[in-house]
Amino acid sequence: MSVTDFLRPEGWLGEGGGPRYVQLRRRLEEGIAAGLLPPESSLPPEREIAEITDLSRVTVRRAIQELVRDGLVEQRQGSGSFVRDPVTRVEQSLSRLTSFTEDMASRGMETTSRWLERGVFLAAPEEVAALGLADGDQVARIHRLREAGGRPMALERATLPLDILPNPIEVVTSLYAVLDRAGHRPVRAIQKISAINVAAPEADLLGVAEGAAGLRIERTSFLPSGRVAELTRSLYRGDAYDFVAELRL
Amino acid sequence: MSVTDFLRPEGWLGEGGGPRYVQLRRRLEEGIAAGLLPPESSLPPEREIAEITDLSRVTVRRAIQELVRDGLVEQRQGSGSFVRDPVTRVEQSLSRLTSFTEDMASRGMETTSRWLERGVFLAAPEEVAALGLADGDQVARIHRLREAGGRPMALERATLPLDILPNPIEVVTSLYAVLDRAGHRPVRAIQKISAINVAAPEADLLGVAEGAAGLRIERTSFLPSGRVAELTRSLYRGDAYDFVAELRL
DNA sequence: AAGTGGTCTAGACCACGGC
DNA sequence: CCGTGGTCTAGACCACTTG
Repeated sequence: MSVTDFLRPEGWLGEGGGPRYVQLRRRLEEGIAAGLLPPESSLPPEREIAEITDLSRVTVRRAIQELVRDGLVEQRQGSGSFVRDPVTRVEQSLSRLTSFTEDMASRGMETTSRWLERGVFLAAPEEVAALGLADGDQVARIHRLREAGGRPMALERATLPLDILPNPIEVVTSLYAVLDRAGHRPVRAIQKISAINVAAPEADLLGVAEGAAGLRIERTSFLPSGRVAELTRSLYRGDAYDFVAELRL
Repeated sequence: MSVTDFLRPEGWLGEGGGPRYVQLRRRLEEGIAAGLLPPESSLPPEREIAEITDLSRVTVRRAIQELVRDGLVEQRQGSGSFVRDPVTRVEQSLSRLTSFTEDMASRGMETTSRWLERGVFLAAPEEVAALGLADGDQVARIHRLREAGGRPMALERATLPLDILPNPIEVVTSLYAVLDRAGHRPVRAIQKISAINVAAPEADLLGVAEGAAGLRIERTSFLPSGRVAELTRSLYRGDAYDFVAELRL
């Protein structure tokens, strides 16, 4: 059955099913789930869906928007709307302090970084407090988009005292590897995890829709001496990550 | 300055600032942040905002929708749009296995449950596998909306083998208290945490907008013997929860 | 140049809440 | 009853991608 036939309104678009944009979204979801619209395939143009279903384009757009927000469909201006290949989810431990690079390597995935900021900066007040510095101190800051297997996975922004990471440019892939070599590898960390809707600029970098769910993680890590070594704020793609924790009484 | 004056387009609505719905959203956010639109106060009606700003109502709605999705504004049909009181966030440990009820009690918050399902049911295939049961076995199932301080916080759906919780109706507040009395309190659990956009029916129960970010948690907990005691799937409000984990090398 | 998604408008009617 | 948000339409123009 062709996609066009599948979308003809007879049989599924009616009174009882709630708003029409919800019914259309459901119909499209069914088509994707059934394999009629396989990954990478394109949806009919919005105007064409509107004509087939006898809905207005605004209503069609609203239905598709929800699919985009939920990560099932990707829209490219000037090009079309496409069914997304479902991302293979990655699990990350919340009990063991691991490095992103090493973690991915153990899964056989290559990691790359797209640098957004890497250098020495004046510490922000928040950083002064968290790292136990003095006002006016400088810090090393590393801000990057982390990719694994060619896919953007997370935004990461780490700040460290300058004596722990004197030369941030040295960090090419693994921050923890550099710290290790300098004898400054953290041994303990506290992480705070929350869920947020990803804002436009971050969504762009991560390759997800604005408003998609993401995991915001704030990590403070410590040296054996108890001193704070690192303050990192990350934003992980919600569709790509599961965090796993082990709890005890 | 009145809200009406604040929204007059002169001075903030222009060419360079991107789409107009983005500019309007920004303007409204500023008004909320500045205290001009305090919590609980109502926004002007959509039609009025449209008139003041000289935008169409569709554009105004789009701007407000984004505020709703991000939890800053709440809309009540027939009534109006209101600035939300920011929720005080609650932190929950990811290292210690605690009970929701006891956890909240230690913060001085009363908890209540709205029951969605509580009784004995035929185990679903997924439950059979996770709990180590046989096909056709029955399970105790507890599905509820958990509230703390009068606010909905999380949806929780727990499944247990019948010999561990023979009489689910006994559970009035704390499941773990009941298990404790029966000598079946779990001592260890594995949790998988992910971020999702909350779908319509769940959003309704949790009092958040459809598409708002939520934390989905799947917990499998174990008795001292190593046997699986409980399989729980929860959905926490992203705007109300921070999970805190401690990591070690 | 043609086709696609992105933004925007003016106007209509419905559903719900409160007076 | 009236005012509110919720849904929907037909049509326009812009921005971008692709052949």
